Amino acid sequence: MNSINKNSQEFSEGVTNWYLLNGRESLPWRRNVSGYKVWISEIMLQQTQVKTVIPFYKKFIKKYPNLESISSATEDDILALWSGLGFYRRAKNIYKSKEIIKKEYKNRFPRKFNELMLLPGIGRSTAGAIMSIAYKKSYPILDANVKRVISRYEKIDMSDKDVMKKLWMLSEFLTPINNIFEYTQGIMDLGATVCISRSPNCIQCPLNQSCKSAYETFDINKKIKKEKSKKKIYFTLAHSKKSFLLFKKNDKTFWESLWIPYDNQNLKKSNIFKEPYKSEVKNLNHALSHVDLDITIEIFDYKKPFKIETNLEHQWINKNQIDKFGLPKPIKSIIENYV
DNA sequence: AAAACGTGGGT
DNA sequence: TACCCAAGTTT
Repeated sequence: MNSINKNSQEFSEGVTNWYLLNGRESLPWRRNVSGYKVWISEIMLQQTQVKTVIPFYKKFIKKYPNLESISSATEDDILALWSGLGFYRRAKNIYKSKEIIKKEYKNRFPRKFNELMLLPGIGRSTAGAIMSIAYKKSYPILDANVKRVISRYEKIDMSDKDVMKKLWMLSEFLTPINNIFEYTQGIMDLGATVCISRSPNCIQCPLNQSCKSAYETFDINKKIKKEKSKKKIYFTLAHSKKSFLLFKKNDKTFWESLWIPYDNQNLKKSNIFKEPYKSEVKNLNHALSHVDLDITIEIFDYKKPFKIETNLEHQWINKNQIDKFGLPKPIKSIIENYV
């Protein structure tokens, strides 16, 4: 049994002072901070690396710099800006949340932790980040960076059943009352640049005197992972010189509410397509988090759009309007060859 | 409460 | 190449 370091003050001051000298001040969401902008950035950053998020965040904020500007956006508008970022439920939750904020908070972004927690897509860590970064209130967070830093600092057994509970208690204990803005950003920056996953740079770490794992080497976590399932999908992409025929995906398995080509998955004979004047077939693999997709896509060229007999939601989308729609990455990549 | 949910960075 | 894993939340 190892005892917890006595003072959390040494920890938080170490983090805060380090941040003042080494913090990543240039990150786009650290300029002109607002509750709204911290919210958008925190949602984008869930399970997604900073480097990946930056261009998406900039594009998003350029179009929707504040709550007022996003208040009349449709779900499709928001999904379009999310296209290629992944975990699309996050975009759908942003849509739902801003509708709630409009109706229940007179379109003023919530300032209270409990109010934030009620919004879809905001859990304890994201609510804590908004409270501490946007409003400078002392709330703990527990993202991947904080987990790594504090679990090493106190040498927590990560295979323990209720690590999460332990880690939250520890994060709460270590989170200071003062300088909460600097501390919260600092501990994330420290985790992202010094206390990194593979080979931490302990020599540069402000906590290397009291850290219980200082100068240790870390094995990669070998988790028992179950076999990833494979799935074959067959698409038919119809297009004319000026437009693509796309369908709105309706099932929850993946890419819900995004626009995709006609799904021929069961190889059902459909007679909704006329004979194209030209066609080709492409094949590609695409890995999702839980399924490996084997995609076969037939591409039908037509002289002009034609009427489709189906109940499925669909649209002939003008090629110069394609960026107004949310498309999954591999579909977007294919389509770009025919624009 | 384990599994679902996307995509790309880094080794 | 293959594999881990990333500013997590929801069901």
